[in-house]
Amino acid sequence: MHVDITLPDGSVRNYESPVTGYQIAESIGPRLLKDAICVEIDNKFQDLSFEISENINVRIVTTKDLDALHILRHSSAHILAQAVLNLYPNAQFGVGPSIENGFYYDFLFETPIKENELENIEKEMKRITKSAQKFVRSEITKKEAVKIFKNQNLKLELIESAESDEGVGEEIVSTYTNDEFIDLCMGPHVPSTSVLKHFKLTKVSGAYWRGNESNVQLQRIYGTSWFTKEDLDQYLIQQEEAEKRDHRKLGNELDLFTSSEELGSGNFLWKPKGAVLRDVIESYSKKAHLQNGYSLVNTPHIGKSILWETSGHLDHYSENMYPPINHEENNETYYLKPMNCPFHILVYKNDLHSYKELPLRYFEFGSVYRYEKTGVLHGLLRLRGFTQDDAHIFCSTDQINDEVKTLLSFSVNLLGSYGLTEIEADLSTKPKKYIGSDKDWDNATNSLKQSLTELEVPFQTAEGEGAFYGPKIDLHAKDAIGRRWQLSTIQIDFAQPDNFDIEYVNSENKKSRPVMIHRALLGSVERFTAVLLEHYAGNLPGWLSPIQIDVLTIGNVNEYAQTIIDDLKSYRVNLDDRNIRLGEKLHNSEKSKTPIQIIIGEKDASSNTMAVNIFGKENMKDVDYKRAINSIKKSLKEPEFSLDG
RNA sequence: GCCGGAGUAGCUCAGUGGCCAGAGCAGCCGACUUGUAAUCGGCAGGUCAGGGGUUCGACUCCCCUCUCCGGCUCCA
Repeated sequence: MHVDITLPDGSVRNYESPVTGYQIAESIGPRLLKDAICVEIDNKFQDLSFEISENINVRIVTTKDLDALHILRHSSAHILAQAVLNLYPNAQFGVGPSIENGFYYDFLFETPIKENELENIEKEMKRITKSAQKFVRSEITKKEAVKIFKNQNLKLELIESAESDEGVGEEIVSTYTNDEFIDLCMGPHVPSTSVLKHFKLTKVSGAYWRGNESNVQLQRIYGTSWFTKEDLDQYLIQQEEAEKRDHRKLGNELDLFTSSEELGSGNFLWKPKGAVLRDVIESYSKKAHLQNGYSLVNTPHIGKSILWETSGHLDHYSENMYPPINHEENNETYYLKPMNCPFHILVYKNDLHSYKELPLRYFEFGSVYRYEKTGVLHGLLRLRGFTQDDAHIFCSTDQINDEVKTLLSFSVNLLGSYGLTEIEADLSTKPKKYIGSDKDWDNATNSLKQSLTELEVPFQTAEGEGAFYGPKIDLHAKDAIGRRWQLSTIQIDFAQPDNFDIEYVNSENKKSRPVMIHRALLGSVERFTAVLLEHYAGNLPGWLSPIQIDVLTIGNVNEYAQTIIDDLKSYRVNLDDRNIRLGEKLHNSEKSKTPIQIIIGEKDASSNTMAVNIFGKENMKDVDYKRAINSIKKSLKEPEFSLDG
C-alpha cells in the first residue's frame, strides 16, 4: 500500500503506508527533520509520530512557525506539572494550557507554595528536559483513565465531564506519557522534552478551578518558553521595558498624581502637573466635540433612587454601585452615579423634541463612581471614581447608520490625534438574553459592521458578547510596544428610551421613540492618561507635556530670559535661573521629561541667539532668536483635528 | 471578593528579637557664579502603615484593620 502526501508547495510525494511526519520530514531533508515540531494534517495538528495512511495534505510545522510556539509552550506546561509532581508528590494537578507568551499550570498543593520555590521547580524541569524523554500518546478507555488518576481528583473531574480540550472523549481518553509522568491531553506535543531549552517560570498566583469563583482556588504557576535564547531574552527585556513605562511609576516620577491611604482605594489625587495634563487632554477632546455637532451638558454626581429604578441600574448593576446615601429626615435615598446616561436622558426629557433636531448629541466629562472589587483596582487603569468622555446620541432608527459611521471615524481620528494610530475593533453581537426586536438588532449590528468595513477598521466579531440592550463596538489601540488597550466603546441602546419613555415628534406629527447611542471615546480620562504615559514612556509630545519648555540660564541673563518667556507666554514655560551648573539644570530638565530646553548665556543675550534642545531631535546652538522661537512654536503645535485626517 | 507577596525619612532602598534605625536623592543653610546631562560642606528629617497581643524587651514573632503589588473572578 502507498499513500500520496501533498505538501504545501503543491508537490506530491509517494510513501509506503502508513507514513509518519518523521519519515516525511526525513525524506525531504535533515535540516527539516531537525526543526520539525509536529505536522498539520487537514488543518489539524498531530504529533510527528502520527501514522498517516490516506492521501492527504500535510505540512511539517517547524520551530519557525508561530503554531509551533503554542505546542512548545503546551509541552512546557506538561513538564512543569511533571516537575511539580516529582517534587510535591501529594499535589493535585488541574489544567495547563499555552497562553500568549508562555504557559501555566494549575495545582492544588497541600501547603501553598511560595514564589521562591519556583527556582527549585525550574531546576527539576531543566533536569527533565536534559534527559530527553519522548512524549508518547496513547488512547485508553475512561475506565482505565479513572484507575490511573485515582488519586487526582481534579483529573477525575475532567474525565467525568468529557472535556475534549483536555483529551477526554465520550469513551476514549487521550493521554501523553513521558517517563513516569502521565497527563490527559489531546496533544500534539513536541517530540521530546529536549526540545525545551529556553524557558523560565515567572510567577505564582491564585486561580479558580475551571475559572469559577465558587470553586476551590488553585495555585497557578506561570512560565514563558521559546525556541531560542534570543527570543527569551527579548521577551524578558520587553517585560522590563513595560515595567519602566508603568504609569504608576511615571506618575510618581513626573509629579502627576498620587494616592493616599486616607483617601481610600480606587481614587487618585491629581497634582498640579497632572491636572494640567488632564486638562490639555480634555480641552482638545471638548473642542473636537463642539466642532462636530455635540452640545455640552453638565450633570451632578448623585441622583434619587427612583432614577436608578427607572434606568434598571438597581436591578442590573447594583453590585457595582456604592451603597445608598439615605437622608432620613426627608425619607429620601440617593445614589452616586455609576453612569451618566440617566442624567442625559433627563436633560432630553426636559424639552419636547422634533425630528428636525435629531440627532441630538449631549456630551460631558462625567465623573462616575463604581464600587469595584478591591482586587481589580489597578492604578489609573481601573478605578472606583473616574471621568468618562461620555456622550449620548438621540436619533431615529434610520439615522443609526450614518451616525455610527460618523462616530467611528470621529473616534479613530480623535485617538489618532493623541498618537494612537493603530486601531482594532471588537464587534459584540446579540447575546442569549436580550430585549428589543430581532429586526432592530440586525439593523443596528449591520450598521456597526458596515461602518467598520467602510472605514477599514480591522475587527473581530465577538458573538453573543453584546449588552442585553444592544450591540456594541469596542475600539482597541496598540501602543508603542505592541500592547492592546481598550479605549472607545460605542453602544446602541434600545432599552433606555423605553425605560424613560422618551419621544420625539416625527414628520407625521406623531410621537416616536428615539434610539440612544452611548459612547465614550477616550473611555476614561484617567485611564486614557495612563495609556498615553505608557505609550510615550513618559516622553509626551510637546503639546501634551505639562511643562513644555525649560529655560535654563547661564550667568545673569534674567532680562533676556524674561523677553523669551514673554514671547512664549501662551506656552507652559519653566525658568531655571538658579546659580548652579548647567549640567545639573539639564539633568533636572531631562528627569522631568520636558520636551524643549532653551539654554541662554550672556553670549546669547548679546548676539540675540539661543541654544535649543528639542526632544528626539538634534540639539542646536547659536540659533537666531526668531528662527528659534518659530521652530519651538512649530514643534509645540497641537495636531489639527479633522474627520478626514 | 479570593489566593500569594509587600508596607522602614518626601522619593529609591539597606538593616537587626537587645546600646540612641542607616544610605543616596530631594529639602533647608553655607560656599562655588557655573555653556550640554548630578559642585562641595553642613543641618534637619522616622510612633519602622495603624491597632491589639506574646515577651524582661518587638521595626523584627502572632492576630486584626488599612494601603499597595502579582494573578483569579469581574469589567453596561
